[in-house]
Amino acid sequence: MLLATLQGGPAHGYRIVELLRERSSGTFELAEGTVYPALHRLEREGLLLSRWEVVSGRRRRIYRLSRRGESTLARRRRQWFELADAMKEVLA
Amino acid sequence: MLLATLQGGPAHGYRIVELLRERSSGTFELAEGTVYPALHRLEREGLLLSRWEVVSGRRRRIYRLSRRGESTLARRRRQWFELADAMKEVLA
DNA sequence: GGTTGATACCTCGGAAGCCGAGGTATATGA
DNA sequence: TCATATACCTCGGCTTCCGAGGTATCAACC
Repeated sequence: MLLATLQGGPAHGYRIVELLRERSSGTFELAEGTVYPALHRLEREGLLLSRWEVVSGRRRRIYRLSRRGESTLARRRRQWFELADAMKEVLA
Repeated sequence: MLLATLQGGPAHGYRIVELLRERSSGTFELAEGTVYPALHRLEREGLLLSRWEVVSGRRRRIYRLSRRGESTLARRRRQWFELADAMKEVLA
């Protein structure tokens, strides 16, 4: 979900949480204690790149997808829909 | 998924794993170390009921949905589809 | 008689993820 | 001055997954 949110363009952690809440119509309310460690993990794995920015006195870490992140997102998106289809069969 | 599998009628653990694999066309391959503790958990929570059976020398624990299990399944099924819809938006 | 494979159950412990709680700091508006 | 929003972070408890290991039965084969 974090990777997908960044496909629309770079964003910082706090903003990613907002975008995710908006785009899911309030369904996904990720806690900060979930998101920040997850972003660090994704960067360590080479799927995200980050740079620091200061906007009106406040520092932000801006994340964007790396090339590997993009292809990983594409793969995981396919995996998700496969899982969702299987789930639909199981729940039917 | 375990609750959903049992909606078609009672079954024992080993059989549940098979049914899940069949109904998901091979997508869900749950390990025994996952399933047996999960079934115990669901029974402890009052969502499943079990009885022992012996078929040609082999003992089986047959599980079935309790009334609470049925209503919980209905609720979680709705929650799942809500999540899947939100996910679709996020991935779009 | 012994071996293999399928059936059928179980527990244990490492690894990973979620998130509430707590902490730091800045800008804005009442 | 105080609250609220913005913006980052870590820590530790809790839960779940599952590989590994264990037990036991039955059928088929050599």
